[in-house]
Amino acid sequence: MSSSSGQPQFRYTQTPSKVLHLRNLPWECTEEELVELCKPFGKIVNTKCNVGANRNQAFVEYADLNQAISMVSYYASSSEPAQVRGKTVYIQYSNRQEIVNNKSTGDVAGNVLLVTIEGVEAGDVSIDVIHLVFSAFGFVHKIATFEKAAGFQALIQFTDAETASAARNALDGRSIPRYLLPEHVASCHLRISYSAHTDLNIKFQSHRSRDYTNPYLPVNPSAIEGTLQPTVGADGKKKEPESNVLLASIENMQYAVTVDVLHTVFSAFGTVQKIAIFEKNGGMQALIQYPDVTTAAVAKEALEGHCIYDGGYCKLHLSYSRHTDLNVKAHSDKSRDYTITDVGILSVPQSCASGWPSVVQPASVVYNSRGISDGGLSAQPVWDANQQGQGIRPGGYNQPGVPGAYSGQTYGTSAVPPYSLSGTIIPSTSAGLIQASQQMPPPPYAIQPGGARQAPSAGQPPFYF
DNA sequence: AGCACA
Repeated sequence: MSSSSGQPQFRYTQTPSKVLHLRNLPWECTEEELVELCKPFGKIVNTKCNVGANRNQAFVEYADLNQAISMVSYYASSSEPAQVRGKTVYIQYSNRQEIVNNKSTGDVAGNVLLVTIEGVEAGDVSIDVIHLVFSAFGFVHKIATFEKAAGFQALIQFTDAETASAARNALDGRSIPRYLLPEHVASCHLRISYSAHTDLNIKFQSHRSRDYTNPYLPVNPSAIEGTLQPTVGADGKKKEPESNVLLASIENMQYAVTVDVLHTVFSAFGTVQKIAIFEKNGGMQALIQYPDVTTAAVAKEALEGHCIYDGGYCKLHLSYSRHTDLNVKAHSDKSRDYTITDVGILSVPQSCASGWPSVVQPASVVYNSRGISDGGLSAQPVWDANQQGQGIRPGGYNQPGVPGAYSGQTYGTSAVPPYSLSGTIIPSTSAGLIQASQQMPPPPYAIQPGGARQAPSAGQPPFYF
């Protein structure tokens, strides 16, 4: 096989290329020096330096062919040769049209991970779920998601390479827990490599990208809606934007629906953080807050139209609230804040309780101890708090972590397995969610008509109880 | 001083 596949290289007949080949460089030449030399002629999109046995060659790729031509032309007629550290550098077009560097992506540990989520479409995995999963290893600064030929991908920026590699080592090849995903997703493996990026440039908070370090970053108004649901339903009716907080209206309320009852019902799908009950238009409504949109979406889907009690009593109608963080009394007959009564729930969402590889168990979990609202596992976007003028409540479940407070903690001791009640959720409006065997017999209706308390309407923050 | 190697 000695057929000459490569054309002979004639000095003056090389075809131009965006890629330039530089030789006679000092062996210790850095990429910075290379860029310094070449950037006056155009935008450099890639480099490869210290090439060859003597490490004295390099490649530079311009964004545009004309930029490469201008550099070659310039030095072809210049009286001063191109130099690096006093050495003359010889420049010519490369015989390749682009630089392919396999080393800088995937192998070199950086603080930004490139995550390919296999087997899903972009709408299947929300950015909140990604944030939740990767926050287990440290503060996630930024996330950018996009779709490429490889599939749905995300860039996830950590503080440093150590944190990033901990996440990579733990999660590469693993799957996102099923209960964090829509039902139709069969499997969802993560393929993780290092990105060459060190700092992502996030322009907007949106369903595709987040900057958790900058609560004042503008929200892209056309892109804040969740990705799990279309914004227009099958009937052409507009759907409200998704939220981690559900608004429940309770119809045919023959029996009292207490905070405890709601907690029992809604905990089947994930950690319930807060509940508030109020009257509206003579009926009863409740707000149920989950840590993330996905959990709320799952609960909404599963519970909509079902009855808490057999016989068609206390039928639930669910929609998304515009609230993202309820401001409720920790313990009253109309509200409950479960995040401050149980530190375990506060720091470790139940959504990590099962179905998750043991490598993500708390021994490897390092929470940052900074007082930033989303330093923990909160899927609460900071920008929501900002937008609603609610400020970040230091006493809430976003309470800054006490160093070491989480170590040795075990996941899920109080966790209800996801979908554990699903057996009782039968697609029939007469099937009650709470069975007699659960020792919660229907108590008599006990809500005083025309509630004494004036409750703000569900869409209007702030919301105090 | 003359083209990268998975």
